[in-house]
Amino acid sequence: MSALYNVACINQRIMGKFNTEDYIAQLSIDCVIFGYKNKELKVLISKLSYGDNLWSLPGGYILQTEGIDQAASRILKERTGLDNIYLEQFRAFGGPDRIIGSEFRDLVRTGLRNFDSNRFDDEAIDWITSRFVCIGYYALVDLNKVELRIGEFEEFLKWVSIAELPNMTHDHNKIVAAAHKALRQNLDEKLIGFNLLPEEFTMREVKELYEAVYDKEFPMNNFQKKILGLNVLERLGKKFTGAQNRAPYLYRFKK
Amino acid sequence: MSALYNVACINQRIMGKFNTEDYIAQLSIDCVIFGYKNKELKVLISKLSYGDNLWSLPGGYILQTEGIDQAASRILKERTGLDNIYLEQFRAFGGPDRIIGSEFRDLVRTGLRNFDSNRFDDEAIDWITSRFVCIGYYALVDLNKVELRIGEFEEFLKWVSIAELPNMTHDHNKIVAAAHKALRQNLDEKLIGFNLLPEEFTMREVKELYEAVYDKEFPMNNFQKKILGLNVLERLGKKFTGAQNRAPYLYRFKK
DNA sequence: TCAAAAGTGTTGCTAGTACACCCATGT
DNA sequence: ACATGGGTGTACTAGCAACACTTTTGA
Repeated sequence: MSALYNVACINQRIMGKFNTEDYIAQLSIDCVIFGYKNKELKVLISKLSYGDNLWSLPGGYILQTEGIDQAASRILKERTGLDNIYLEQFRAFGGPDRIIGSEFRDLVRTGLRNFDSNRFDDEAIDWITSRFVCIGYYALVDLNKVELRIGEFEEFLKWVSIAELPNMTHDHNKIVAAAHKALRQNLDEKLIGFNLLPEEFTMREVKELYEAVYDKEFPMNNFQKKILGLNVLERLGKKFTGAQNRAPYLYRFKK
Repeated sequence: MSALYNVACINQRIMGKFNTEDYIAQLSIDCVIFGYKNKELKVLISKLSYGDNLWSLPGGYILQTEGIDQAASRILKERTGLDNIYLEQFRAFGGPDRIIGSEFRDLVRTGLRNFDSNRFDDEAIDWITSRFVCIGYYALVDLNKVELRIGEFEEFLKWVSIAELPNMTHDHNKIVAAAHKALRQNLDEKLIGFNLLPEEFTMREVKELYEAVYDKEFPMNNFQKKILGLNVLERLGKKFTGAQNRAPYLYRFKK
């Protein structure tokens, strides 16, 4: 791992001034934002500007004046423009692998100073390079409704299939894996999957969503019986696609 | 809530010096330590020295040099003397209700200075009275093996039935409720219940443990079939108690 | 011999799976 | 009419709950 790795990963979080008057130090929030498209479960990741192959989860810090759930909502709104996103805390990460050794920290300091010596005064550098614990949240969004907003130090944001994630900074790959596990555990029980779909959808689309999440096939007939048995969907009209087969029903999640 | 409430709650955490060189600021760990005795699920809580009716969960801070799981283990060992305790992180708590208002904080400051002006210099007071996020862990222990060790500012530690918990400082009652919920979700799936029992036990004891956790009765015959079907217990000898009935088998958890 | 409780066996229900079949749609 | 996939119904199976029964123990 090169020094640049951490420099860029940390820069990405810069939204304003770093100081402990405004934000809690050494504690961050990382968001695993799930979307669904083309029969694939996708995660929103950000390409960082400083380095060829630097990827990271969207994240941020906690204001002294806000709760942690509130902070996660704010961070999500900043990136996606969406309010009222389905959001769940799943775990805090603070393993010893997150503690940066002193030699390595010096490398990062140097990197930051070289990058922008005006912006990064000693105080900011101390703040940024300290050891961080992060609280992981996962979010479920209708990918079509999202209007991505790039952070100051991001080159772009990108939806990537969960099967094709690049190596990410720090332990972010582990965080995604934990989020995916939590999603699998909750999808059935809490009926949250519909947050990933548009307002109206066919039963086949629900099935394919489940198959994407669990990476496993479900027989259509039994799946339909199971979902309808939950009694949470209302049937709307039919969806005529022009295909030479029976038109499937459209459904909507009961509120 | 009186000012004393927070003063005492915070004092309880004092183990050494407070400073950000040694510990992460504004982040604590609270432990819900479960035990089982007399057919009741119990939680270890501490009676604080400064006030008539002040109760709190055992907790502590995170050293800069240790991971959070490691910190939780250390805190547990400090209180119970036990290594290798079954331990699981279940949630972080950082709601806006944990943010202390400035007027109230002044009351706490005054309380701390009056209590021990030598120990609590301005820096320590700032550190202590800042807003805290806490990470909740629950632990399962064999209550008979625990050797309780009182912290500096605790009057005593006490095992209390989960049904008879007193009002505790901050949101500690909520934290216990969340831990209890997590325990219920994991007890069956992860087969962790045996951590609450001694080495050898009868099937009836396992059943009564489950009944205590779920606050619900289980028929003995079906329960026995279910547990034996898991194939995780080995049958030892019989337990002769002198009662005029058939002697039950003793079991041990397979390792 | 009897009461108390341990342990086992049997039956019936329910939820999930596999399979088969009919229905609508556009060419 | 027919190919294509949507939708529904039926039989089978495994897991769970309710009930009945036998066994062991010490008075």
